[in-house]
Amino acid sequence: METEQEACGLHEDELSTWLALVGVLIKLPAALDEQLQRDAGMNHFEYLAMLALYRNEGHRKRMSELAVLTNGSLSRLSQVISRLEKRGWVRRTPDPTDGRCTLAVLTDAGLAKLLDTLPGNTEAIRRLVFAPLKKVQARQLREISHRIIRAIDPSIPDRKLGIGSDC
Amino acid sequence: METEQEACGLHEDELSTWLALVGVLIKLPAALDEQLQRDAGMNHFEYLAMLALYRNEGHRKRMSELAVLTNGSLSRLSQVISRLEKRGWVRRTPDPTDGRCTLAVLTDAGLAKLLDTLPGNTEAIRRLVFAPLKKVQARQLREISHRIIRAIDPSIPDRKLGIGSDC
DNA sequence: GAACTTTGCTTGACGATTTAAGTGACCGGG
DNA sequence: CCCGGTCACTTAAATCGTCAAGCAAAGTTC
Repeated sequence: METEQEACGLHEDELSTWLALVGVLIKLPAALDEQLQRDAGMNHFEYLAMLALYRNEGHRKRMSELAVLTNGSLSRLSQVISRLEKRGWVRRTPDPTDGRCTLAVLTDAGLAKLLDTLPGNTEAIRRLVFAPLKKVQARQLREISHRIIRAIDPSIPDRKLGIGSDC
Repeated sequence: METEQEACGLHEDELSTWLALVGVLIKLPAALDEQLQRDAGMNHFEYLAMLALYRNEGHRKRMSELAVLTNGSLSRLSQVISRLEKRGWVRRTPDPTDGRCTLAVLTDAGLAKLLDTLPGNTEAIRRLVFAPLKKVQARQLREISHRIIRAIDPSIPDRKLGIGSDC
């Protein structure tokens, strides 16, 4: 007999795992975006871009490098930086060493805003991800995430995952 | 001394776990959307909506219930169903038992399209999620996902996670 | 050093999503 | 009944993201 699970092409245990993961993929970004939007008037991508600038010497970074760090397209980043510029949190400046490149720089106001926003976001991450997990589960989650990311993009070495890579 | 990690407000091991998870949250939906867009000309939300219809008796479901199953807003679903209607894969019909409600129904063409699309999507999920994980890691992932989802929305009982709940 | 290619970024048109307002259908008390 | 309130859904406007040109600086070839 064909079970419901087979109707999806996944076995029973795979299916329930997959549905749970889909829930996380949809709800966790939404929850974090909502927290940032409510408390700081920015979305998660804008926050990640500012955080990545903050974590670089001179609080600046080339657009193209910043796009990689934030997992976004260059065109998306360009428009986001324009938005952040309008709010006075970031400014653009030409790269003195290569006229083609543009550097995004965190302003003083942007730094203040980021430092103001950080604790709330950190608290949300702790509350939604780490608090409900046992220590060992957090370690398992890291290993699992690494494996999935490598399956999606085998070219990424372990150490080059995200904003932390430059630190 | 203040480490880079503390600058983010997360401890070193939390930070690397978080960055890896962010990578999955961004890249996995993008990879699945890309596969569905390329092979079937639809996005993941449209696919989930059709799959949820398929997995119900009569291949039909009220809009509001379908919205919950697909983790989406009612307005989003309404527009997605309109798109699917234009392609002839779904049709709307009034609920005979309550004039306020609308039932979305999978058409024969929609059923055929879904059955045509299923194997490719299943293969992608297997390749990107289950193949790189050991069996025990897949079980860990399910438990971890459940815990995170409950932290986000404590009102959801374990058995009510996603499309599978009705089967 | 002129012509071509490549690189880095920006822009505009388009599609998708959210938000808020609007439209009927039901429901419950007078 | 019928009138306010709620419910299910739709629609319009604004926002956000992607894709495809476009442009200017840097590099490459002859």
